[in-house]
Amino acid sequence: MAITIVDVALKAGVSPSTVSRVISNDSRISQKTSKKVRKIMEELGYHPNMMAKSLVTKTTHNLGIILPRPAEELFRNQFFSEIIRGIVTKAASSGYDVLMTTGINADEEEAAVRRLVQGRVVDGIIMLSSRQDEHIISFLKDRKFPFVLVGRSEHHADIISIDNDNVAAAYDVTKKLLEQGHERIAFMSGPANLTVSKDRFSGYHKALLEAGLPLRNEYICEAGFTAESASQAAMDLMNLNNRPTAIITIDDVVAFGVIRTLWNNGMLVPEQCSVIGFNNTIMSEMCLPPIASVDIGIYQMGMSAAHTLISTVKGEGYGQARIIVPHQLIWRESVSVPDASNVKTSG
Amino acid sequence: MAITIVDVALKAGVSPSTVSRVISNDSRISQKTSKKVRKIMEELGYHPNMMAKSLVTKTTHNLGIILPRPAEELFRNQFFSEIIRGIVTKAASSGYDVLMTTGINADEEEAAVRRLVQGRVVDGIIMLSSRQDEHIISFLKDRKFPFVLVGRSEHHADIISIDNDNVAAAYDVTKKLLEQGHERIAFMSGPANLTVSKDRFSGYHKALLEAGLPLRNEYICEAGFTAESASQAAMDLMNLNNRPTAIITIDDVVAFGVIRTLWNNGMLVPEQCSVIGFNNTIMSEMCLPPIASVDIGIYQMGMSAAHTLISTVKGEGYGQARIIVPHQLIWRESVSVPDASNVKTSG
DNA sequence: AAACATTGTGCAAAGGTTTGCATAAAATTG
DNA sequence: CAATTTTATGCAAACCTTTGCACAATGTTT
Repeated sequence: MAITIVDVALKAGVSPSTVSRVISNDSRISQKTSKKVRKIMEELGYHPNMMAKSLVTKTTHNLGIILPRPAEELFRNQFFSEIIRGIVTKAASSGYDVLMTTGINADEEEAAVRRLVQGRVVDGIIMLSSRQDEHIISFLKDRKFPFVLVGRSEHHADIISIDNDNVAAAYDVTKKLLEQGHERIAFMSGPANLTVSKDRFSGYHKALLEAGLPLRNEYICEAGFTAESASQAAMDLMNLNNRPTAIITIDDVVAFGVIRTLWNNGMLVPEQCSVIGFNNTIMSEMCLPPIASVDIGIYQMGMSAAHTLISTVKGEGYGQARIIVPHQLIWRESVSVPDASNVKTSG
Repeated sequence: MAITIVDVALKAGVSPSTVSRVISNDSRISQKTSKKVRKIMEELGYHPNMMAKSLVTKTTHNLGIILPRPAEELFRNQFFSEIIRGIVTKAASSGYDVLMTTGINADEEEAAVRRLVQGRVVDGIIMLSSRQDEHIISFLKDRKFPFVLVGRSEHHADIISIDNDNVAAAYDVTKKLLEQGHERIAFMSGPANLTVSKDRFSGYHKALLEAGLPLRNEYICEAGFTAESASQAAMDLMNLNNRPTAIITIDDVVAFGVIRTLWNNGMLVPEQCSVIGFNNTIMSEMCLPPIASVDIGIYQMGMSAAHTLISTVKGEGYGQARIIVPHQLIWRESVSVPDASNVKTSG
């Protein structure tokens, strides 16, 4: 049988209430009593039962994370570990633990959320899912349960979200390429239904418009978040009559896939074609050639998500906010000025 | 005010006990009552308060993970996300959530463990730390608190651990290289104090012994878990009079670091030197050339850890076990038969 | 028809805290 | 020194479940 607060109270010759107040540093407790009680707690190795405490305070000091389904590609992506690292670091330093859950399918996922929310297992939730979880968002909103979304919701504006500005990021990349003299720039998107794909496309499109260049359908293609998925799309691009001199991809992994595919087909990056990634993961530095990428501060997003959620849980402001973490172009050797000799190549 | 079990009971015209029994599928409850109660629960949107439940059952259905400190390299390594993926997947499918905690330093880490264990926040713990946590292990053992260690403890034999056989893995790699004709094989270890470093060195040593080859100190060197840390060591090796024809590294990232360093200095892999990594992460496939690696089934280890811990928590056997997940050599282009022309090169 | 076994429910205690309110003791005031 | 304020502590209810035991209502056996 574990030591309880009454064991401590008994031995210290005070009431349980007093012990409780000592623990919570209640100002009404005298120095003397406090010291005495603390000593006994130490002696007995007492530690409060969090379940009992939670039951009465209706607070758990746990933050919930709804993970993308384990089978999803995202999970394997470095995005995942970076954001978790940010969340856990911030949470730990604020006295919170992080509880992760996931579901095999949408139904299970929703059941998990209900369990956490209605079972009062966590004080707040961070939604990490990359898919459309509008249903769950509605659920949380209806109950006014504290949560933040990492990413952006298309249907819900009045929530707290942490995101980078994908439109601006893609715009910046495209513009910089244009400035370097590239005119035939391809865009290799992620799955079309993802917000991130749509947003980045917007930015890309906008930059082209401003430069007075047409949007050419054959330069727009789609890949997953794996290197394999990039292969076919990359070859299709390079087989065009007017093949692009630069390809913007949705992720470093995809950028890598493109580079490898070109290499396997006797083409060099950046000589034959420049390639740009996203997320500035370890891989981008490691590739040969190193991949130019957009650092969207994933770790920062994690910190920010935890920080904002904790504030919300504590009732300190927010309630609605769209927090944007800044991005940064990291130019590396996978990009160069377009090669004049390559301009007229036909496939 | 949330819906409680007594709200349901009142509306259904039964006692709270009955509702509780309906929820737990107690066989004594009649079909009729059960159906009636379930209907009311649905109507009211009732969900049990897990804190209250935990308080009486002394069970939380949470598994705790003690993460390596956020600042540590390991956290960034793909090892991390893979093992988490394994753990969370298995846990979720068995009705458990996963609670992660970490500490900035050893003291905080221990405090976190105490909070989870003595505060009854989790039913069991998975130790993921790569460092010497013998202190914490003792703590858990003393209290007979269910836990499994991912990795191996040097001081504690009578615990449950999930590990791969690093000695055998390194032995197999070395032997295979020997069979291919390599005789000058270097071993680039991780930090010397880690068990994984020691074990792999043993395997390497053993294979050399069996082949009747001497252990040459200049072929043994140390790196961290980053590409940078490999640079100097790699150059030192290649500057030896009798430079190695193959280098076994502690991780794919390190292998990559070696490859890049050689490349930057005008040497090709595998032509000038074969390089082998460990962990078979995405990166190993992605590098140019693709890196031969040892797949130690990290995802499997995660699944296995969760599975074993859950069994233990439920009191189903175990108590002590050393579970070994099998490894597999993945041979890729970073390795080749040693080049005869390179054998006599001097630095 | 009486005695007994079976089945389905309810009562109340227990689990370990926190906290509003009451009260005792000490300090301050007139 | 009595009256009042301040300070420090204790009492007991509340948080929401689960579960051992008692009991009522059926069904079964002689």
